[in-house]
Amino acid sequence: MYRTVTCGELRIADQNKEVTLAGWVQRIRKMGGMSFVDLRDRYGITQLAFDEGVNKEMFDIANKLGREYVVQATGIVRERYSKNAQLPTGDIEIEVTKLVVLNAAQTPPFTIEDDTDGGDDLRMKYRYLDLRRNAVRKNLELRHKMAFEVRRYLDEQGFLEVETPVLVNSTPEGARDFVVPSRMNPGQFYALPQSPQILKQLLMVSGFDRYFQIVKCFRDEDLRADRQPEFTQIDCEMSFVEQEDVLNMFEGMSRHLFKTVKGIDLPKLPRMTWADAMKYYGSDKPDTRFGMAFVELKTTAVDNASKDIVPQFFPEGFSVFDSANYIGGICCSGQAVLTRKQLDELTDFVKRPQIGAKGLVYARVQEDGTVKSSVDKFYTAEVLMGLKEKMNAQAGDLILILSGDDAMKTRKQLCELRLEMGRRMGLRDPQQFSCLWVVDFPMYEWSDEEQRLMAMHHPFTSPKPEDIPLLDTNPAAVRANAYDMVINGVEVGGGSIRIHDAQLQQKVFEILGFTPEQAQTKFGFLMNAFKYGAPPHGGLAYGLDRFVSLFAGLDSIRDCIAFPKNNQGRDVMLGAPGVLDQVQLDELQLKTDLKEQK
RNA sequence: GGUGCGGUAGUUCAGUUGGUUAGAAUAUCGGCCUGUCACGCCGGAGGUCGCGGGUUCGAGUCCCGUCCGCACCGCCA
Repeated sequence: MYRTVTCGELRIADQNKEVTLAGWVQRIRKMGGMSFVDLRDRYGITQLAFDEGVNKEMFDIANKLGREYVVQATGIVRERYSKNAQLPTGDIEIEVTKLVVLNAAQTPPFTIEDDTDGGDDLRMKYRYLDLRRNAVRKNLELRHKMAFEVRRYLDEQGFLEVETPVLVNSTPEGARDFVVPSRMNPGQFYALPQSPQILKQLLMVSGFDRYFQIVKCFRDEDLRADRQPEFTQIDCEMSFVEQEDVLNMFEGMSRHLFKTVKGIDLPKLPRMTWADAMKYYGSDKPDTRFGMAFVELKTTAVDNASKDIVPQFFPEGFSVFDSANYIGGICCSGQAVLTRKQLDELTDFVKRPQIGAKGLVYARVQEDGTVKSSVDKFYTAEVLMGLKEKMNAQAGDLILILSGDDAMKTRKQLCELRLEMGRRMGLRDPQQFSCLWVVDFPMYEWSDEEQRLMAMHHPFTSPKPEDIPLLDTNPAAVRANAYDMVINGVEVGGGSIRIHDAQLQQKVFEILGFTPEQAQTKFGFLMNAFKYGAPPHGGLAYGLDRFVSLFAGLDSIRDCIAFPKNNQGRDVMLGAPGVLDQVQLDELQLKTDLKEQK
């Protein structure tokens, strides 16, 4: 046995006990005739004390230790002469009688401390050292706790965890697949699942009326701070449920997680229609930690987000507004103090290519209640006072207005501006949580690239019963029984009630542009299954990585993943992906002559 | 595929209009120090300035190309 106690558990009550600890040398402090060694494991730090006058032999061994040496120390627990209130073990130290170096260590390339001096790149290359740091280890402990509580809750609710295969088939629609060549079937490929969607629906047909799985999913698309090519879903499906049942069940799961993991009593989740989310926040995942909802000053056309035309608030005069199809504004409380320079910065911000606004109109409500704006020369003081009223602005507030030809695009630009202002105003506190359901998503969205309708959620989503007649007349207006859970502007989960009727499913495939033959080839097994008694069913999937990173207050999901990939999809520690030996290529009958490709 | 920012000591960074021997902090090594816990003090060592080319009397600095990292757009049912 290498140890009798961990480095985090000894207290003053343990004094005079003989103990053995093992761990890594965090730091050594040499005072001359004495030395102190901080011994670290994942439970904490315990100080080892060495006194030349008490034990010269131990003292000499200790002075040769280096950072991150793995050592085993046996000794007596003593009360400290000078205590350290910062450490749980700060009242005691070990008077070491036996010290064994289990393994020496090279000096690590960065310091193993909470505030490391290592950059992201280096930390990823030496991730096994990075994971020794408290900050990263705590994220993985949090992840474990959340996954554990998910299993506890779902188990209590009668859910069965069923494993589904990872080597499956490529599916049209959705993300690009990762593929795996089949050695025994030359020229043929497996695909890794983007989600176990179809398999869990088949489990419903099989009668497993409450299924879940904490499962890796794979999408071969470009990475982001919140997107990895392999990520973990909490994948769930239920039979004999309506949307309301699913929402209640998983609102309960979220409440359970907030309570058990964060100690927070989550209030009843508000629900917002997708149309309202777009209309008031320009996003299907609004950050509702703060207000600043859009006020529409003009919409010339009806779309999925605006069912009514809003006449232009401004009189004729400013050509940019006169010709716009959409004008919308936000009111930023107390922000009239922004300088001209800061407003120019904001203008540059919205004009960045990623956002693409043409310009930014602002109006300050001054302390005397009058309005000073960048469009003063186009409008009378009365118009601007009316704007103040329309925007519900008070003295000291700043009104920001964007306009454009395309209402949806302009709303998205205004969304970016709102989030940026929220950030600057300190309204996006990672320790505050605002959680809601976004419901009534459209079934389809138009793809300019493919010149056809695409499923907004996925092709197995059922339309709202009252909108089914629209499938024939105006499919773009059909709403789906689909819903997302949004926390602090992050889509943590989403799902839908599925189609369980083969004929309706066939019709949806048709609208998506599949011929009956294509539908039969790709999804025939599903539609066949539906002929053998498919129950009404639906479910949802959470992104575990995103959920954990929200709870951890992280901007990126990478630090709650043990071994994440970088922007290029590489694991810089493993050096993956890598090239294959010719022998392997030959076995797979893959012709990949890189020289030829170049 | 695109946009922006970055790449200088083991590490994190600074480096002025292009000008002599490229600095700081930290880590590391040596010395001193018996109550430290971000110990302290003294001293030393440590640099293909990402890579290639160009402009120039002279390039870390300017230009072109390229590679790498991060953030974002496209993409992500």
